[in-house]
Amino acid sequence: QFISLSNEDTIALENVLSNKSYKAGDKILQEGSICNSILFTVSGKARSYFVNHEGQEFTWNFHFNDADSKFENYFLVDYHSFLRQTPSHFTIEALEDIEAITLSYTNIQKIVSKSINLEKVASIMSATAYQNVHKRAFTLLTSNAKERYLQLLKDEPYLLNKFQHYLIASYLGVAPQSLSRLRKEISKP
Amino acid sequence: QFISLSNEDTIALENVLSNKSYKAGDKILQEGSICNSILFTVSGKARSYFVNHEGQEFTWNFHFNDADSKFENYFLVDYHSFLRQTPSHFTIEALEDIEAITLSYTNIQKIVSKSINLEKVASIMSATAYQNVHKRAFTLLTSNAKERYLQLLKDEPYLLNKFQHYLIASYLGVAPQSLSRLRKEISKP
DNA sequence: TTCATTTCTTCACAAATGTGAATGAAAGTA
DNA sequence: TACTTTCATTCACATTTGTGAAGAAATGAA
Repeated sequence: QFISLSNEDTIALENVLSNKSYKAGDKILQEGSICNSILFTVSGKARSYFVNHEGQEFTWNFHFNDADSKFENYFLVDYHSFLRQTPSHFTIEALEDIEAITLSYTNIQKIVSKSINLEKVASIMSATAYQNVHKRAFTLLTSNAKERYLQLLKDEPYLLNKFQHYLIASYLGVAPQSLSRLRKEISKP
Repeated sequence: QFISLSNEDTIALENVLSNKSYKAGDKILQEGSICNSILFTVSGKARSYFVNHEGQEFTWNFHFNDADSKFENYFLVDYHSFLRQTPSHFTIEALEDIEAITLSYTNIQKIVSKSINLEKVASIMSATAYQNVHKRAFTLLTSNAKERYLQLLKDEPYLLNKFQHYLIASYLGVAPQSLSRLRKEISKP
């Protein structure tokens, strides 16, 4: 989608893709372990999250594949962990049964060595990862709960219909009750 | 410091370094413009910040070079903007007169093409940038103002002596009065 | 369907944080 | 030095957000 591949590249790529499925509740990636494949979601929903020292969970992102979803959200991967083969910063958990297409690190390495084109993918992944995390930090630093909720309402309102609100709350960094209050306040102005 | 260079590399590197100085108040990098050099701070203090839609400034990081400073803080650069030659996400401003050593993007390109070793630098820079921004997002999402202040007190307490408190406050994402209150509360338990 | 469980909302109250004003300290300038 | 400006602190009060409990609504299981 981002780059154009030669026929040769396309064939090389197709040869190393495979299918993988997960049951609801499965951990697709564990915080602290190395992310050794990129998974492209075909169906089902997932979320990534991390845990603070008190054991509280904070949703980092949502992952699914449908008409609403942004392209980035198709992927089940910690780009940073994948690209550098370092321990992951978050856990990815299946919220429903999931069908996905997988591309392993070792296989992508093989392809990249044969075809310079695919290196662009790594570059794009790295930039995407950075931009996501930067946007998150910027938003959290510069705006309060109501502003963050309004931004979500503007940028990705469909999340509210697809994911449980206590997960959305932990994504926004507020208590579920606070999200409820904000929703009430904003629906009746 | 991170990587070992051959003699040849070292010479190549030295040939493209030059000195640059700034006056207090100078903008070293402007948000929206492309960061085309890495500056290594020799003396003086600076801060990077961004501005929200209301014109409020938020300190992203502090930059200086002394016994306290972390290695990362020596550099005056938006790694992401530099590496990808894309518009910068923040502004860097000299808080004092600054002496720095500069390495331009074009020059680093020339060196890299001759010596594969230097590519590691880019990789390390990219990882550093990601980790910084990730840590920032994590902290902002998972902890409140007091916890963030305590963490600063633990990780980089020297900042409080070196930089004005209203800048520290904007770094922590709180009002200056709130920082004052936290300091009072925590100094007398 | 009915029952049990989970999630969402609401409320009252507590705690945290923001805000504007006032004061004094510190730093800069003439 | 004296004067001006900027900054840090404090206070009172407003606003925002968190918390625990309760009930309503939704979901899942039998």
